[in-house]
Amino acid sequence: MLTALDREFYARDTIIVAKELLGKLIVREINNGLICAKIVETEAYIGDHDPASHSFGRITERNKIMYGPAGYAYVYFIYGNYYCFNAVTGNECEGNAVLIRAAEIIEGKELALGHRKLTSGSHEIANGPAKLCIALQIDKKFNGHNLTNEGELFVAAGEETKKSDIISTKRIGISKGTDLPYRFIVKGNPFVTKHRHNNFVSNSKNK
DNA sequence: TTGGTGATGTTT
DNA sequence: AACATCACCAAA
Repeated sequence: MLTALDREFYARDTIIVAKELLGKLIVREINNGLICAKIVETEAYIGDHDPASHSFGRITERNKIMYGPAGYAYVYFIYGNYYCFNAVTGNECEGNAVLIRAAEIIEGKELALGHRKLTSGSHEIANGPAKLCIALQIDKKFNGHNLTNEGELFVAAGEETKKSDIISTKRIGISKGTDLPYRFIVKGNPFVTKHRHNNFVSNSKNK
């Protein structure tokens, strides 16, 4: 039985949490089925001074979850069609979160393929934040969901990702805050979002 | 294999 | 009016 990560894991520096989420397992229980996915790509959104963050500016109906305690899901609707899944991190009232951008399906691949309306494939099931939400059936009903209980949706420890295997790049799909290297991927992993930034390799100089 | 574009509706 | 995206199609 998999155990959910506790709130202390999330209630730390957002950059550290974003890196350490690589390799962790998203566990999604749907009726009788189970999907388990290894996180391979994340992005950090840092409080109300990060111009790309939804928490930039003041507290609104949409972003208020980000200002709550760490360890809860922040799920938002985007581009009229899609959802994106974040974990709230850091200290309460700061407005930090980590966007989960891509994952490798470890278990329940057939189920995930069905959700994505695909008949085959593996790399492209969840190599993007909205694709991941479709594959795992995460929608706005999970906004504010507690990720530290073993329920329908939680995150559990997986394999450790070696610090030397973590690469940081610029974030994708935003027009502000593009200079910040707050996107983290597992080096050489084929399940990450297809993007030119994958080539601008810079080591993330971990302590 | 790459790049450009339209669909879609919530939020500000 | 902008938007933390994706699927599709055309060109090469």
